[in-house]
Amino acid sequence: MEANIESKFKAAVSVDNVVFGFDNNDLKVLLIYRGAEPYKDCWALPGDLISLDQDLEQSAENVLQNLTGLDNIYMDQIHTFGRVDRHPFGRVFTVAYFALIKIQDYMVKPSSWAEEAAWFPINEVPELPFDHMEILEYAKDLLKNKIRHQPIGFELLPKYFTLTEIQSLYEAILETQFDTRNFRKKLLSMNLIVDTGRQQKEVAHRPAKLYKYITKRYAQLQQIGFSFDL
Amino acid sequence: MEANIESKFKAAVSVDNVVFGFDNNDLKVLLIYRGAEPYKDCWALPGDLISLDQDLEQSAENVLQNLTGLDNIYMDQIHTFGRVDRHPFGRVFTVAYFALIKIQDYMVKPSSWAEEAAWFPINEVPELPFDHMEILEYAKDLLKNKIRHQPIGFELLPKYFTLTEIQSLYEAILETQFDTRNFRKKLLSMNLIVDTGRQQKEVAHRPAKLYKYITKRYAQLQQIGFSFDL
DNA sequence: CCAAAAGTGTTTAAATTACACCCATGG
DNA sequence: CCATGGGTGTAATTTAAACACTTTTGG
Repeated sequence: MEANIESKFKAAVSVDNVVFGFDNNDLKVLLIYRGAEPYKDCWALPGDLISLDQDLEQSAENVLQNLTGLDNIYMDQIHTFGRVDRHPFGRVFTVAYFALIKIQDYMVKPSSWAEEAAWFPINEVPELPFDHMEILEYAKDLLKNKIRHQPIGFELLPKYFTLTEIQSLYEAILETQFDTRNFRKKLLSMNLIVDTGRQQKEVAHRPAKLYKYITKRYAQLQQIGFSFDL
Repeated sequence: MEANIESKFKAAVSVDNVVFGFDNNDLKVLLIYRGAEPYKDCWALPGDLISLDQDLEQSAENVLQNLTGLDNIYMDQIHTFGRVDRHPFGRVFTVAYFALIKIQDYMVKPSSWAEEAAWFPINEVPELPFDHMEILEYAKDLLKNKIRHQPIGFELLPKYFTLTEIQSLYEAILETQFDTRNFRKKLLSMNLIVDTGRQQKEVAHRPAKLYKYITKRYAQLQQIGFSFDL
């Protein structure tokens, strides 16, 4: 046990990010094309070994920023994966994070050893190296659960959105259908979103009203015992 | 980045377990008295550095088994903590787990460098070293959430239990009160527990019926879309 | 017969479900 | 004027909440 404490300080830790976006009625995930070993020339989750002189949370943000240019993003720790043989270079534990972004608002720019960065529809993800597929599955499950109990869906939509958009987002993620009238009734009754008075433009049908999410409201409601549920 | 890959393989990883039990209407947590540096002679969560030749999940079980004698326990990963300065010996990431046990069924035996192991009521926990207090708070929150959405409360009760016992367990953890009739109605309507025909004995009042939890039933119900909620 | 906890049913209010038609715009 | 998606209300059912007294046992 105590005998060889040095032997225990030989692990590395990495961060792997599962970044979700929503576009054209599809849930998408951000992958990078690896330009470095191991698994050079593969699509993979944006992840990297972290340096040991900064806090874990900070590292998670840095890794993402460094590989994709994304900064100041909603991120949440998911789970830590630690199979002995998961990395060919040695013992590497990886802490997985998930992030939600408004695809339209960010230009993703690959940098460092990420040669490309691209959005893949969640059902058209190529084979992934390491245990990245397992991580992705874990993240999808978490997203499904989380989106029903916390108002995080709005992180995936543009600032102004229609009720139809948010409904199809929920339908895409949860893989179900909702009744339009009941869905709207319930969502609006929570008072988390408001009609901005704006409308869609240049659509070949009746233009939809544009709503926005009121961030502050959720915190207020939570304090009086409200719990989000869809 | 790539320059100094060796410098990244100098971290250690530990596991810290938050083991909950329920006894005498109190939620309790298992602590050990540390007989080794750092923080020798302190009460702390049962945790230890892990050796790098086994999988993470396996290590979690081993650490607990090794320090407390507990084996074959319901365990779940909670979160990974990685502040730079959280451990005086170097960069140590800790993966926290939580476990639920039937206090009555296990004799906790301190071993290895754990000099003692004892149950503390959740509101009478002494000062804890490292970031163990933060971990404990995190675990408590998770327990509160989880117990409402998954039938894990039964892990804390003896095999045969009364309806009053399970109600007070829920009340202790969630820090609320439930109406007896409504609580029973709802719980029984889920068909997850059954009357065993047995009764309490030698109590100075009307003896309560003893129920047991049907493990299989939950899996069956989940498949037809049932979701536990209390 | 007293104390202590177990056990049980009904009424009211709230939330959820099911369901079908008219509206506004661009082409 | 046609095609396309946007927008709305009501009735029926289910679920949750409120609430008080009787039963069984040991001492």
